[in-house]
Amino acid sequence: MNTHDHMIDNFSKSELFKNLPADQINEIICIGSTQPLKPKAILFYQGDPAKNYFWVKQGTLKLSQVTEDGKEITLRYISPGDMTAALAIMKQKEYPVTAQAMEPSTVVAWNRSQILKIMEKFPRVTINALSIVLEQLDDMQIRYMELCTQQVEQRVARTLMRFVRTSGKKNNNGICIDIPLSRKDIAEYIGTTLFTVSRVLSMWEKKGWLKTSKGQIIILEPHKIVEFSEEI
Amino acid sequence: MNTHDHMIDNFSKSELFKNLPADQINEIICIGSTQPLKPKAILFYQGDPAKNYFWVKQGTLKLSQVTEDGKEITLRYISPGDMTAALAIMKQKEYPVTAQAMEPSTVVAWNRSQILKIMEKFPRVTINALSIVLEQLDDMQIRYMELCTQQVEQRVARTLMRFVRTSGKKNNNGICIDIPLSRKDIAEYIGTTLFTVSRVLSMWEKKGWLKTSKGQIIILEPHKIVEFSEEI
DNA sequence: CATTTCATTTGCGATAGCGCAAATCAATTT
DNA sequence: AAATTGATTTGCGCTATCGCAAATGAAATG
Repeated sequence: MNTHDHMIDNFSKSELFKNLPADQINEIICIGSTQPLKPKAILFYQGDPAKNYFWVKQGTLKLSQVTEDGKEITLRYISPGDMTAALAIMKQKEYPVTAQAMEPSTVVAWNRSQILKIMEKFPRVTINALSIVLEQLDDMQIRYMELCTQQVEQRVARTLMRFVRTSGKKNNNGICIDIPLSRKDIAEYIGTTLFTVSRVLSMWEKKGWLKTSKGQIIILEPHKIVEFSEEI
Repeated sequence: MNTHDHMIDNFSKSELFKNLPADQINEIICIGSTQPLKPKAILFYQGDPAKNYFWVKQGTLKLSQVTEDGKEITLRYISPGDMTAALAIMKQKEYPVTAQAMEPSTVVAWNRSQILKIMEKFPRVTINALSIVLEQLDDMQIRYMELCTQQVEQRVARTLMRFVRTSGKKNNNGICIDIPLSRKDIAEYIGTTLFTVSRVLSMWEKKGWLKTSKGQIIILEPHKIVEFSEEI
């Protein structure tokens, strides 16, 4: 398997390139430009003019927003196969969020005219993009609902399980969340303070439900946390 | 102008049919089926199998979600030109929300295979749908941020201004919000209780910033409320 | 290895807003 | 008009969670 095949393989797994023949995927790949990102590197800032549309090949990016009074909140973490800044296609606007790499990552970028050409030539890509954005909207709606109705402990539990789903790796002991998540990261994701998250996590650590070391969270008793997340 | 022309005219104003020639819009119209809705009528329930994709021609629909423990929260109000249940196209899933008419409304429905055919034949429609969903996502993200960082009073203020933008009608006295909104409606939209909303609104009413009568809200001092919504 | 820097923990007081109850007001029906 | 039903207001106690400070722990740097 040469590197090119590998690339196609990587792409074809993605929702964005679903139902496309390899040669077409190849053609689309060649139009864009691949870009590596070091951990903590900023791909784009909230407020920058939105020039590119991005597809995540490797790693994880954090999309966050800063309020007028400087509070930072995290909207989403995106992983391989996911995409962002789709609105760069539609309108000549500014990026509504800041995108930062959480770990070594690779993204593919297409500019507005490139992606428009792609979408006109391969309608399937547009339909797939629509599908991805709909998933993102659905996720956002669920989190909005959770934020409205649940208290912090439940939201922390749900967040852990969410990360287990997207980046959980089975370990000898339990399930390890593959992204380094600080108390602050979690707090900004669920709209609370790092102190409150710290209290909740250290309580669960004392109960032996999880373990944190080197910024990594290892879930030892997933079902206990799931139970908690479903509590009324 | 005959009724048909009128219909086309109505459609062509919508984001969904932007950049499409009249004859193509016409063709698309003829595929779908128009459906009138009385106030309070339910278009579809959360949990129903998602069969149709809807476009709002007239009126306003409320999209809401119910939690496992029975709390109702409102995700969005949609107005003419907007669409919903786009995920009915992509996946054979259930509607994630309940859609209810707030006033006499008209929607156009296409089923999965109809809309897929339309999108394949008219790629522009898919791109436009993507654009609409991206707007919805952006809106949801902003509201998520607001819910995370602002207190109830500010969120009420922002909500009023949001409705002024989408359904505000200038009046002799001030700006009238054209949708009947109860305290409960607002509370469910911003994740608080009807009591708290009542306190805030009656306070502002005492200050003369607004007036409520027959379930209608009339904003008398918009700038006062805007000021409030921007307060840090 | 000492030092700086950053993340986490923990304690404690303050408070926004919930939850419930009861009263009032408005609209609709008989 | 009287009666019913539903929406709104208002009071009051309660609590989840914030906000800050200070201590501790861990990691990075010279």
